Amino acid sequence: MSDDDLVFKALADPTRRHLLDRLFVRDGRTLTELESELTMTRFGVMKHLRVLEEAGLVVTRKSGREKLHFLNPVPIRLLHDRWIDKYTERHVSALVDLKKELEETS
Amino acid sequence: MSDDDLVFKALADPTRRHLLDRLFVRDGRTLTELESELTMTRFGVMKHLRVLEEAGLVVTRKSGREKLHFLNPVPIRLLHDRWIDKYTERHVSALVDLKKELEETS
DNA sequence: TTGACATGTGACTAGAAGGTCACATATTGT
DNA sequence: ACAATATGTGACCTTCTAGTCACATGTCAA
Repeated sequence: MSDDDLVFKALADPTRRHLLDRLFVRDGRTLTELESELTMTRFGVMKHLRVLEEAGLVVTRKSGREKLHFLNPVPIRLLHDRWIDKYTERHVSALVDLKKELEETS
Repeated sequence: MSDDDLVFKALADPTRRHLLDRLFVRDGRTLTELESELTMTRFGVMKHLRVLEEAGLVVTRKSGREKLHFLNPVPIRLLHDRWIDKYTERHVSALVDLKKELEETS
């Protein structure tokens, strides 16, 4: 399986995206901590974290019996650059920012 | 199915990403034109285009008996902003650009 | 050292997704 | 009109994936 395929497949699952959301708020979390926020069993969460790690979206560091998980934004940026060039980026990001502002004030 | 789920599911398939790549180079293509570049049958391509359209990654316009397909970068940018804030974006994009430059000169 | 804690592995099952086909509708040009 | 072209629908099968469980290894603290 190719590198980018791993990334996209990893992002395809809502549970895995939720895990990235949690790590986006604060990373360095353990499996047990991440599991406690979900209804799923520990094994399910472990499988998901493994998929994220193999995709490079999450990097880990072992600390004793714990395994700490960190978010890696690089694959996300590469994904972005695949279909949004530097020129288009200005327009799109401006448009998106405007849309967000309008939604906030409403 | 939620909006972002549709987007991520749509991006999960390599054929659909290839279709986006083709539309990134030049959009306004018809189903038949896109099919001619793939080994798959027309029905497979049609299914994929439908998934992309429902996700909002592709917008269409009918012109007589033809249906023209256009790339919409907005969902990609929203995906990006979910895990890369404005501050992190500077570091990550600089890092990615540097990496690309190094790969080009090698 | 021994019990509690944190993580890891392989097998299994139910459901989702990719791809094809027979069949159908709508539009164009001669 | 009519034949060729372009797109659309529903059923079907096969393959992939999410989730669980029994079982196992490694680490900490008293």
